[in-house]
Amino acid sequence: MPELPEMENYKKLLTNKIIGKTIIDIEVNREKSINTSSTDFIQELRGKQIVKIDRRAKHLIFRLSSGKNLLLHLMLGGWMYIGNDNDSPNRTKQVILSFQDIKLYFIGLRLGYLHMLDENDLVTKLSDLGPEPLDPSFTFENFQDIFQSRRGKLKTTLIDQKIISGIGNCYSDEICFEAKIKPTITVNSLGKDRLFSLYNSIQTVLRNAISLGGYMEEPLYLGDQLTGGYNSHLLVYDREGKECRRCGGTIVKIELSFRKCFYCPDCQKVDIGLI
DNA sequence: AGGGCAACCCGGACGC
DNA sequence: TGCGTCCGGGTTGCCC
Repeated sequence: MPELPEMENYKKLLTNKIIGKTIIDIEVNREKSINTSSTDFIQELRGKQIVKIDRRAKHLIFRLSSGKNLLLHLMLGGWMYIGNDNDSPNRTKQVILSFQDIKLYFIGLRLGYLHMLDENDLVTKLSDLGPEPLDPSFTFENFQDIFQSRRGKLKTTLIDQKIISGIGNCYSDEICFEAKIKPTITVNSLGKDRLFSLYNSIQTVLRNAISLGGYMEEPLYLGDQLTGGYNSHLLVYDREGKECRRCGGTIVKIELSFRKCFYCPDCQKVDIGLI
């Protein structure tokens, strides 16, 4: 599922493709994906330009020349494609934005959405999100303060969007592996050294994933060689029964807070942290 | 505060 | 090929 690195990748690639371009046509094939009537939605978009794309947590924000914003959350299984009707994937497209020379397709929006919001509503909508883990203002001291005041399990805490935003089921496992900490540990049992290791692992894993295009394999456009490049670099996620690339042990899958959780029992032994 | 749990949603995978 | 069934999973909100 798209998490921070995937959305950051989309932001970068889409920025190169569509910034400054005018939306000339809009197709809404699923009313539930949007927050107004199709008629209003189309009217608000037609003739407007996309002047900037921002990312906040797992959301993308398309800034429109009208001053309004399109807020995208892909949720489960949502993805995008940019191209034309000849090369686009043979899938149901919930929303299509057409520019002069290219179309942006929104695919797999089930619980995902594309909402038209003014600045106030946008700020309100995003106000409960925790800090951006890659923002320079998110220091180790911030991280330490947040985690030391918590009592939940490590993985559960990492994916809680109110605590830190942007990390989901895949990268939480990869981060725990990188830090060599078992995801089931309660966070307030982690000492300063392990918290520091965790903080660094968050940075390392997310930055690396971004630079390699994230782990979702569907290309954004014809000839896109970047998107999905991190998939082959995953060390634990979806690797149940496979060999640990660090120690040769076997990756296991457990259920943790109703979620799949993958880790290496040999590398990630710490479940009563004292260090 | 944190855990449990249900609801949301439907394309696509799978079975026959 | 075709039809029916079921699953996945981030987020929200409510309860304890």
